[in-house]
Amino acid sequence: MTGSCFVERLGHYLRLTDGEQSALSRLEGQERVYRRGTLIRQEHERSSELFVVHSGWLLKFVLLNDGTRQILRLHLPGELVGLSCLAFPVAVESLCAATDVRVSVVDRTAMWELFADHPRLAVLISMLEQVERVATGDRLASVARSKARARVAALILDTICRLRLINRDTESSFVLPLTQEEIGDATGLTAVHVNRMVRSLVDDGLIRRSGHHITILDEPRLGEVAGFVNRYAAVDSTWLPSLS
Amino acid sequence: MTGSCFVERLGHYLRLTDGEQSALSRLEGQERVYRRGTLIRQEHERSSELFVVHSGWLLKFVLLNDGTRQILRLHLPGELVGLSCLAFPVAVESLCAATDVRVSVVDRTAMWELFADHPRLAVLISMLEQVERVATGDRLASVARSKARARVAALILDTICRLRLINRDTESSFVLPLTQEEIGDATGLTAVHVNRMVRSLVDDGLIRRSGHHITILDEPRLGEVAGFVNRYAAVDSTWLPSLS
DNA sequence: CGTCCTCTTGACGGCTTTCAATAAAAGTGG
DNA sequence: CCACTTTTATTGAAAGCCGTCAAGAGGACG
Repeated sequence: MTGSCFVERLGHYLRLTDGEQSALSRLEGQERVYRRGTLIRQEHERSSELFVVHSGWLLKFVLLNDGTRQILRLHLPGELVGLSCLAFPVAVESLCAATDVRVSVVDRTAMWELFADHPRLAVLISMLEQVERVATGDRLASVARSKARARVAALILDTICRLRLINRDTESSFVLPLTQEEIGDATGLTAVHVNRMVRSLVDDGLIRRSGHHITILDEPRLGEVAGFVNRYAAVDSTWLPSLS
Repeated sequence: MTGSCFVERLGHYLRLTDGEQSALSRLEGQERVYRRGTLIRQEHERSSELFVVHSGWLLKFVLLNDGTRQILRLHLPGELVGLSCLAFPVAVESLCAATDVRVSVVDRTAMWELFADHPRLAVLISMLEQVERVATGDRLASVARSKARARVAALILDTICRLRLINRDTESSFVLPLTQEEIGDATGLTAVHVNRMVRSLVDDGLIRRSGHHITILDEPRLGEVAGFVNRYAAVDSTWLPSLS
């Protein structure tokens, strides 16, 4: 047991050697705890820190010049957040705690050393960044080209598919700890319209909801409504050379 | 002179050693030429190929279940396209030639060897992928949260800023070889509405246009309209260790 | 010279936002 | 544990932005 859900997550994709495991465990530094709503990092702030999410959810977002917020990504436990600091000395995205969270801090130079010493991990981390990039592209397509109802449905499906990667016994029920305004900021809608679309999904028997607890009643039909494709299931790391 | 604009581009960020230069030159395989409009790679196709763009522009896109197309990214000369094949055995994005193009093919396993032998290049390539990911996030924010006029303005500014990275003497005039339908597919608009928005930008004296030739007349104001931030100017690679 | 693609413009309709008001829930301090 | 405040959820009505439909003009290409 390493105790880090990041190492555990990488282990899903690759059988890690002892050297790789210990390098990963040295990667994570100081642990921090934030309460729901805390702004962890602000755009334009000088920073070369990455975070590993241990528990809780993070929101990654940008603010537009008219003051509106665009949530770019929900980050769940086990994820590495903030690789953009490889390219930018100044934060290009803000981070805030969607729930109470525990994270640990990773320094940029530690990432560099990991890349230098463990190329398999470098490729694996790059792979997972690609998955995130592709998912962001899917969200772009969803926001740009589909209707409000479909976007909300897509967010729900994307989220549950990712939760299933973490917790294999997630069925079709989960807690979405976002306010309707946050769902709107993620999908490019107003809170008011999110409310109407959720109601519409409930009325059509696609989902059930009580508070923030959501149950998917008809996943195939919801997927059809959303135009959703589960990219996460298609990831393949078996081509990487085995070292064990 | 290496002859590859990809190597040249990396050289802007890092003083490459001889070993790195020769590894990069071995990376690029067979060269191919495509005519404007050619579908180079289709989503769902089995593929483990990457491309380096030598001349011309590529369009990366996905098709939605209602048949509409979302253009995710324009790829300009010097760019490495298709790193998603690290994570996915099957193409997750389609590629097509926006103009006549020359590309060379890079195999996935060659990328693996590059990562294994040259960690600085691994980090540098990861950096540039981060820049693309951040730019896609900006486009998501633009499409989700700003009006049609602002989205078109943002596309124009993003494009010219990237052209300036390639060609330092680009002033405020360039050729945008996209049809209005393609601009619409990139910004989440219909061709009809793109036409109206371009006219509006012209009428307001922000740009001039004749055919596909665009001149920016008032860049600060256009940036204000678009809510545009030039991420490309903020990239910093000086923290990477020097080897030369 | 004809065909096809792209550009252009107008009118109409629908989806989403905005504005407003109330109810419900959650957080705070006594 | 309760009173109070703040945040979040909910619903209705009106306005606005953009899509859809339609028709014609201009250009590229065979």
